[in-house]
Amino acid sequence: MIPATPTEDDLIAAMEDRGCRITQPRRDIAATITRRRDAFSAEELAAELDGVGRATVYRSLRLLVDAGALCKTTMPDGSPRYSLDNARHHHHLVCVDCRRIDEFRHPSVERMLRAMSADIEGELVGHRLELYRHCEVCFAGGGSG
Amino acid sequence: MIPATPTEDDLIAAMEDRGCRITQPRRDIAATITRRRDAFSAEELAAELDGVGRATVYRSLRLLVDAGALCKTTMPDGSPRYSLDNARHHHHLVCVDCRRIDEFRHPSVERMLRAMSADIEGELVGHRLELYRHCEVCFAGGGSG
DNA sequence: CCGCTATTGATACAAAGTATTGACAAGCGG
DNA sequence: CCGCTTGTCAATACTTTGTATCAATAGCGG
Repeated sequence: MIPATPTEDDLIAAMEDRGCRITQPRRDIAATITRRRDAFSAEELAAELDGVGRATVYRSLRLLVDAGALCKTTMPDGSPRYSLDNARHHHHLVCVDCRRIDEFRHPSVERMLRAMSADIEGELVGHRLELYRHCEVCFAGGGSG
Repeated sequence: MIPATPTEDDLIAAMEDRGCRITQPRRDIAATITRRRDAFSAEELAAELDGVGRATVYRSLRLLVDAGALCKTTMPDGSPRYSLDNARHHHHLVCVDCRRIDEFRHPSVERMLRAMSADIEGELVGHRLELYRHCEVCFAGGGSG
């Protein structure tokens, strides 16, 4: 079962599964998110959704992140961006030039976490891992560096 | 050469090395940071430094982070905290209960990054890794507090 | 269709930081 | 020593990314 990029219906289903009502603003948000393929900021999304309140956009984003349908990724400067969550468990590969966000899964990451888990005191409860790169497009296109 | 916890003079030297003037506010900031042993937020520091402007605190923090004397770590909720930078290259172990921040170095992390580097397209330019845990104290104590 | 209540938009507030501005003070040239 | 230039200062306004409050509305279950 390969989890493809979520559709509008997937996002709506994710919200329904959390026991939420499916309102028009939420439909609009789901549609707008799935229509665009790249990562976006909350304010960008809010700006595209005329008639939907800022607070509603933020509330829905949190809902979708909690439901596992969206990922919230941190850029090198600390600002957040949202992107569709394709895979079960993964980390993010962020292009510092075009800001494209790709997901990746690599056994070495889980191996590393297992090794750490054995070595640290207390109990490991979570982690944050982001890799920053010049993506293949920007790198080929003359990434100055 | 084991880099011990930086002293007030180390912080001042770090700023001097960046070609900055050593002013009284900067001395105060360096002294206050080194006096406390735990991680802190910018606002906490500003509150402790009566007579030093908020903007000056933020400017100095950025200066010290850029100089490599301070680390800026992200808590699970996304809020930042600053702590003294003891080691050359390391990652952070953040207690989600008491918010203590420890540094760690583990070969499995570098190994993981090398493995990733070989497998991803483009050019890896940086990363962010934070591990969240209940530290040994909070874990033993039941986590209350 | 009705009613309960989750949800909404507006707005205020909060946290973290940046940009601007007028004042001051330190270094330099004479 | 004087005055100029420039870095730095405190204060403050603004920006970004959200959260809290609240009266009004609109989904959903019966």
